[in-house]
Amino acid sequence: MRLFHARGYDAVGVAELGAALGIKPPSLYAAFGSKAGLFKQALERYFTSDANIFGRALAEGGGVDAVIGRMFRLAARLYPARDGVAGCLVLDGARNSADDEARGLTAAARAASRVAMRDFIATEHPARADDLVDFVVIALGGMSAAARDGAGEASLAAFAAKADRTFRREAAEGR
Amino acid sequence: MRLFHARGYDAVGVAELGAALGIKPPSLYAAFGSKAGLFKQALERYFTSDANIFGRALAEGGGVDAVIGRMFRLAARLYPARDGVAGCLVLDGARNSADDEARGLTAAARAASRVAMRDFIATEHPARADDLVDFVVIALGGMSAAARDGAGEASLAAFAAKADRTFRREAAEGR
DNA sequence: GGATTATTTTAGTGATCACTACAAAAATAA
DNA sequence: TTATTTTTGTAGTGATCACTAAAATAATCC
Repeated sequence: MRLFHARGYDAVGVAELGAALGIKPPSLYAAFGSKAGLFKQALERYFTSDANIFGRALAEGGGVDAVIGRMFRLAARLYPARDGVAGCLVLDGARNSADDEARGLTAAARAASRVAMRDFIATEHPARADDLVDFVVIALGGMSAAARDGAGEASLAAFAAKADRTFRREAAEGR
Repeated sequence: MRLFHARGYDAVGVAELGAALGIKPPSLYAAFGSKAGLFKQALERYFTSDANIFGRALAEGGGVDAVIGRMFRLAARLYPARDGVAGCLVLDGARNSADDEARGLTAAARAASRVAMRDFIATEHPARADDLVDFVVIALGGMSAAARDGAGEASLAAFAAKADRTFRREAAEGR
């Protein structure tokens, strides 16, 4: 999972993935069916891990403003490079991949995340949920990309604070 | 150039690039030296084209607020997918590439753009130029990524408007 | 027009890609 | 303990990758 996250789907070959798991290609195929199957499992593990910032922010409770703000702060803390891994696997793991299946898997994961966030925002802002979730999704995408380009926690935290303020203002205007 | 932009550096091979230019590989190598050399030229042409949103926004004059706002609006208009091409070549063209040289070329282009924007912002906000340009860069990164994921002009324009408002507020606070 | 130079193409190169047939090893059942 | 099933590894497969040596073609010079 870390290899896919660090370098993207296409840049990591099956031989290297097998070596990281301590198995040879046939065993990898026996276990996962294909490279994309392994990627799918990596995405599922990512979703259930501490990297799921929306899930974590939601678990601590609070209103929409609190949860979204917490999520931005979590992104600022978790996205900067650590051991060569930066950003978000779902948002950028299959960026520019030549493999339709891999791109489809991340597209589906992104769509599911967007729906979950939109539905949560709609609990307080039904009329503006689409507009607000778009803002959140695009802002997080920018943070993931920036982290992968080398941005540090300080600059991501400054952006998160601005995004948080903006979200609160935009949400309050729809009341 | 459009192939690199549409699919990313690694997803387009030399044979396909040659076919698009109407030449065979040796001629391509004679002309550009390497695949990365061709990519370098594509980046240079992109920079001098209408896709240079900072250059275009700057050419119309005005203060920092006006230029940055105009740039966000240009991004919202130019980034959505058209003929399979979306987002920004400099920001996302070599994302996840296994080729160090290609990634280095886009990193250098991004750094140069950032410096240019920072210096421009510093003409009115010297104390906050770094903070403000970080916001701009991350926001544009999010817009490019969103466009490549299929976002349309309406949602990018809505984000651009919010980013514009945010930039103006944050800039005004540092006065 | 012939000789020379420049450009382009044909036909590859060695490496890597995702994946697999078959053999070997390990685990399980009788 | 032997037979059967499952798991893993060896040794590939055909395709694609970026790139190139040598041949062919086109352009230029005298």
